[in-house]
Amino acid sequence: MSVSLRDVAKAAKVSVGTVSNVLNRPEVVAPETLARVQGTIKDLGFVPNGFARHLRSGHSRTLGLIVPDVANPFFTEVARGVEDAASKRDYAVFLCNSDESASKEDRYINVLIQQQVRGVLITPADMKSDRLDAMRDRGIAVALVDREIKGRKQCSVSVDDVHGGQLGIEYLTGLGHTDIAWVCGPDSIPQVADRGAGVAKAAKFAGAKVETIRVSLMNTTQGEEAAKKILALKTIPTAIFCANDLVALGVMRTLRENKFKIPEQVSVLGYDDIEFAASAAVPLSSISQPAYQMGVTAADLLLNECEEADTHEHQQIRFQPQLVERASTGKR
Amino acid sequence: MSVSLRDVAKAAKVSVGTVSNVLNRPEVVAPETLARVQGTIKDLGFVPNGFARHLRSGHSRTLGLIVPDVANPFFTEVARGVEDAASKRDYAVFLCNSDESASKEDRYINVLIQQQVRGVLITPADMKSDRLDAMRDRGIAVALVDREIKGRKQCSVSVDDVHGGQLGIEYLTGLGHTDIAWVCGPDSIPQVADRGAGVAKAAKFAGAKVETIRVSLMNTTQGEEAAKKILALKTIPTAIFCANDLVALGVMRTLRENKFKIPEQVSVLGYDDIEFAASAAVPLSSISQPAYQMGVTAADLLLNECEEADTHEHQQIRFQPQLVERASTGKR
DNA sequence: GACCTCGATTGAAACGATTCATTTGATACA
DNA sequence: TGTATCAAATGAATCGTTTCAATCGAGGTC
Repeated sequence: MSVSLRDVAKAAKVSVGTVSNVLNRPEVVAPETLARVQGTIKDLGFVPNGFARHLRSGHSRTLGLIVPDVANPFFTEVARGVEDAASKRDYAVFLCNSDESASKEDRYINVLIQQQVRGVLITPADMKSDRLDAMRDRGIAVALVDREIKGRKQCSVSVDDVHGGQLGIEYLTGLGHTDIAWVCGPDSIPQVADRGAGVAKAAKFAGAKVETIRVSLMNTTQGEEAAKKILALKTIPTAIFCANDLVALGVMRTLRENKFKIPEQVSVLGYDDIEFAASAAVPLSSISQPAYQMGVTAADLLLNECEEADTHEHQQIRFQPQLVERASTGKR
Repeated sequence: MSVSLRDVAKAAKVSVGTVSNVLNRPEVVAPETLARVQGTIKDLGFVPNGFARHLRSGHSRTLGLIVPDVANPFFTEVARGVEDAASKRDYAVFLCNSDESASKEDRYINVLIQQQVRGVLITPADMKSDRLDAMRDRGIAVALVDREIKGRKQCSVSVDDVHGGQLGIEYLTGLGHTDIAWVCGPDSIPQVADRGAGVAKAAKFAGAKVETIRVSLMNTTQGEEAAKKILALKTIPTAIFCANDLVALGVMRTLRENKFKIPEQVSVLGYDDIEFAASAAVPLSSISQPAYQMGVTAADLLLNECEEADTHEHQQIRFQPQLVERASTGKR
């Protein structure tokens, strides 16, 4: 059915070894042979079978990228960075969506092992690292994105989430808010936990009261749910800090439906600074993270590990979040 | 390094054939042998090598999904649908981003062929179908998403883009607008061309004047560029119809920066009805497409073709777009 | 006791590439 | 003419599975 390397060899009247060389080490084959074989390859529409190819050599030119939510623009931005960096080195990227579920993550890790990807970039759903060890044991390079795990067993690119949480609260208390809602997902998500820790720390320092509202998933729909919970509170806080922008957009939508004025009555602060934050009904103030840059950096670290394994040293790169002030926040 | 099936066979004191049967046809092996082998598999942490596995059998349990822009929420929504449907049947999905470039698309098609995916879902960057034929020739099932190509050589799930374009113009002319800008990407993108055809048709019928503003990419940044071009026009149209929501959001942003009142001075209509359209500064009226449903349907069609190839018949499923009226459009 | 049957197991061939030790053939040099 | 050198090409072995024809052995039947 499919054209094989043997067919090409026969058609071009050379050996299989030569065809293989044309593909992988063109410099060792004579110019005219090279041209002739390349010609037949094109004529026959031959595409090497990746399975067979990497069965022998042991690894492919593909990377896996496992993110918790492809629908979140923050992660698609990271993905673009990863892809651009990988493309440059002629690697292809397998994008997988774990939906923040450890079991889906497991499934994808298994698929990626089976597909013999060269390396995996992952934003792990939890702090358990045995799954990562399993991959490393099989010679698959692993690097963490938007996450850091103690122990320096791998490269990682992260943002100081504790600091981001602090930054948000310091900004809000600086505006005079002392009654603040912190809307976040489950603490099993490390980013959430860290940002929460920063929030708690800064709030304690500033003497502000923080009410934690927890939602199951960090998307706009759940943001709307969170807003309803807030509206049911005895005293409605004067500022709402959301663990990501999607949640914040949902919160704002419900607030506006209930005729709340933003920021006059309630300030809303997001996290991630996704592109849509700027064009929201009330342009959303947010804590910005260099998503694209993180993707590029992570891919570069990973590929360095893949291709120069002997000289490679693991690095933990940590970016600092930044406050972006827009219209959704104001003085108390 | 990695545990192989042979190692398992040795450890469990059975033949490689038996271990393979344990994995693939457990019903033919005796219960106690089964248990013993499964035990050693677990003990040794054996994960079958997908390359070798599918080298013989000829196909894997993976699908490819090639979209023109992962950063566009419309496509991530489609992707979610595809993934959910695929997961249910225990397939994994390789998401690839062609960036609307035919050459990047080519590269990914090649990678997917190499990885021997079972099937590919694609929103092709242009109308050339030879690349698709190349995949089919290799026994890879192909289905089209958000696109239909005459000839019924494959399944497709699409939306009636011509009708969508008409719908938009009919709505705007119905509101009294006779001077309209149509902001779109290059006509090489089939969706754009079709929507444009619908626009032209309906405009002719209604006797409205349509000015076409073309941008290179359909994202928010290019939307801002488009708005600048519109502002430079001798007479500024009273309504702007954008070929997708990202562009529309960009247009609105620039318009608002220039103190234009939407919809009082200019009506803006988008296309896709992405989630963020509803929470925009001025909630965006748009032409809605059932993105998630399209993803699910496309994946189901493709998997049906993969698994019941003999009884499979190609289907062209076409959804109808719907107008969603929000605040960004109003009477002339 | 010879002959069948049938479920369980075996082991070698096949899949399609890469790798590498070996062979070929042309050129240079003494 | 004989030999050393070297680039180019060869083809068998190999990777880790699946597949399938062949084998084994326990029961049942006559």
